[in-house]
Parts: sequence; structure tokens; C-alpha cells
Amino acid sequence: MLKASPRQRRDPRAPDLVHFRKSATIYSEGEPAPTWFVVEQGVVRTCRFYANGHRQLTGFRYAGDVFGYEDSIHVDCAEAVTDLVVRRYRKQPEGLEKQPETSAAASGALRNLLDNAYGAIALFGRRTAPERLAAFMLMTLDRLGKSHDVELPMCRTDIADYLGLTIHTVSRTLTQMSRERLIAIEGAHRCRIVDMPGLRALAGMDDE
Amino acid sequence: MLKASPRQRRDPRAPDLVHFRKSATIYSEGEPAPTWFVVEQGVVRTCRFYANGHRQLTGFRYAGDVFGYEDSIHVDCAEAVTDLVVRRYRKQPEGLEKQPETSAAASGALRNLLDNAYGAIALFGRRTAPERLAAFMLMTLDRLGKSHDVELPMCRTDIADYLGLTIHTVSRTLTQMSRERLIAIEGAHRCRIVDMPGLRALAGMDDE
DNA sequence: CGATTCGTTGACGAAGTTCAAGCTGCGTGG
DNA sequence: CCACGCAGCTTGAACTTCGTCAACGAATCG
Repeated sequence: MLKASPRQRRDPRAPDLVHFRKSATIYSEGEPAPTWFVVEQGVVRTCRFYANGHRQLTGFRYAGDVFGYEDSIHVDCAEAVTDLVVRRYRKQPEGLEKQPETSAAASGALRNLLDNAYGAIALFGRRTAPERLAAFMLMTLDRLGKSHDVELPMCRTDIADYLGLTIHTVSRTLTQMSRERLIAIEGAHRCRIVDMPGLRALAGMDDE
Repeated sequence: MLKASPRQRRDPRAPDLVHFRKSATIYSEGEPAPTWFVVEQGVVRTCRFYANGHRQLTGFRYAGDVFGYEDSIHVDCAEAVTDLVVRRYRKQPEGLEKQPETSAAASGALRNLLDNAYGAIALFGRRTAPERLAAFMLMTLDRLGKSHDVELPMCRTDIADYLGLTIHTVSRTLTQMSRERLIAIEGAHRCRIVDMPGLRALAGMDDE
């Protein structure tokens, strides 16, 4: 797992560029967390597995996002949604932990985690499947969209496990939304927003 | 957690003991957060309100728990579930913000917030109403229970808004669970766990 | 002792899951 | 270059669960 730097070894904090194949595991829940990551290229999902076999996604990370900066062990596991390039940073040795810049990075990363978690909770707050999907599309547009075109790099199962639905309901609801001219589905991993006000209203982000 | 002396007021960081009536608002979402709190006696709920009018509880805080230590403004609002006594601490002025003990308190509080959020997400992971309620009972037993007796200080509406259900479903499911000899309901705010293995299995905390 | 708030219960319908089948796109091997 | 197989996506039908509407019971407080 932990792989030392290929070439120079001067500064222990210099990041490595690390590649992962689609579906690869970057780290697992409960593992020690000596390093942390920034997405360079591609998409990461963080998730948890429950005793009943159910999988719950807790968030997606896109280019520029920090992930994996937990206290000492990872609170969830991280997997590559697409082929992936990340920068891997090593944490300070214990004695130097409290340097301002480090603790700033730490609390920033914690806030990022928290924002992700609250985002997920907010999604469950929007209760029906169309509401959740509308909110999800707008969230994803923010991160991966261009004007009205949304890229959906994750598979339907990921979306379902993020929103707490089944892939069937996700699929059905998407086609329903396209029938209602809210969106237009352009292949499984791309869609266009046709009626932005309608979608925002459905997501509960407008007056009501 | 971090505990300063109760009486004298030399040190601006000495905490006040503050009382709140049941249902009182301690702070609201979006307010500046110059102070933070530790529950002395009673129960606090933190929640968010969405544009569609829906309320989502993000956690309960019991005696000893920290809450309200957000970056600069509160990410959710805090209300008294019961009559309440809290210790109120003032944050450091900006210049002194980075003292080790303070930043330890801050990241501890963030972690607490994060744990609460992940707890909420985990509850949504358990999908059916009986599963959520079983998990909720066990969580609450951990904090407020004695052996097999669980205290439920919050009202049904709070439970419903925490679990993403309606009060009707909460009520129906509880009586259902008592019919099945998993629990015994002893008034609206107290219940006894009759079949612990069964309850744990239902919550998905056992083999299956 | 009403009035109000909170909790329970029943009937019903809408929404989502399950089960089952079929479709599409893509990579592999003949 | 096409046939085949596989994985991911869609769709239909039956069924289950939960939310809604409505009414009633219980506790609390003036």
C-alpha cells in the first residue's frame, strides 16, 4: 500500500502523483491514515459498508478536492470511480503536528468532510426520488457541468447508493424526468438540463 | 471535555452556566458563532430547515457533549429538547486562535459534529422504518440507557425528523416492535429492550 | 374542567422495491 | 468483421411500505 517516493527523498512532505484504475480501492474504512490526497484527475467516491451488506456512499470528490485527511484512521473508504490521478501527501510526524499550516489543512479537510456529510443528509431531506435526483443533478452540475450539460461519470449503482434508492428507481425517475422535459438524457453518463427553473423548483431550491 | 473553573471571571475564557427552557433556541443556522457549549444537564437537538419547509435533525447532544463550535457561523441550529443547563465558553480572540489547546478543542468539536453527521447517514443507510428505529434505540441506549432501559426524552416528531419518517410511522413501528416482543413501551418517553439479540439483528449490527 | 398538545390507530393511495425479462454497448475471440 | 458474452441500463408487473387523511385517546396546564 504505502509506497515510498520513486526518486528523491529530501522533503518528506513532497507529494507523490499516484495512479489508480477505475474501481480500485484507495483506502478502506478503519485503516490508519498516514497520508492524505488531492484529486488531480478523475472522480473518487467515499463510502461505508454496513453489516447488512448495504453500501452507503458519503460523497464524491472531483478535481481539486481533498480527501482522506482523517484523524488517525479512515472513517470511510475511498474508491476510484474513473481512472484516477491523485496527489498523495504524507502527514507530519507527531511532534510537528501542531504547526499552523498543518492544523489549517487538517481543519479544512475536516470541514470538507463535514460539508460532504451535510450534503448527503440534505439529499435525504428531499424525500421523493425526483427531488433527490433533481438536487443531485444540480450538485453535480456545479462540479462537473458546463452551462447546462452535466457529466455523470459514476454508474447508476453509485447514484442509487448515494441517494438511498435502487438503480431501478434511479433509472425510471430519470426517464420520467426526461419525458417531462426537465432534462434530456444523452447516453448513460451525460445529460442536458432542459428546464432549469423546473429542475430547481423540484429540488426545492426555489420559492415554493 | 475542556473544563475551566466555574466561578471567578478573571479569565475571559471562563464558562458561564446558562439555562434554557424546553423548546428554546440556543442558536440558529447562519448566526455568528462566538461561543460554544457543553451540555451539563438535559438534551439538545441540532437541526436544519430546508426551503420546502422540511426539518432535518442532524443529531442529539447529551450530558458532556460539545456543540456549537463551528468555524465562524453555525452550520445548523440548536434547540433545547428538555429543560437545559449548558456551559458556555467564549472563543479566543482571533490573534490567539492558534493555541494548541484551543485548536484541539476545535478539531474535537468538529469531529463530534462529523460523528453526529455520519451517525445520521448511517441511520438512513438502514432502510426500512423498523431498521432505523432499532438502530436509533441502540444508539440512544448507549447514551441515555441503563442496561436494558432506554430513556427517550425527545418527542415523536423529533425522532421522525431525525430518522426521515413521519410520526405516524414511528408510532406504528414502535407498537409493531412491541407486539413482536422486541421492546416494551413504558410510556411515551421510556421503553425497555426485551429481545436484545433480535433488536441488534434488526438494526443490522449482527451477523446476517 | 375545558383546551391544547402529543401520541396512537385505521383506511387508503402513492411511491418505491422486488422479481423478472429484455436491451445496449463494448471487449474478446473465432 | 462478425458472433458471443458480459456488464450496465431500462422497463414492466406485482407487491410492500410508508405517507396522507381522518379520527380518537391521553396527558398537561391553565
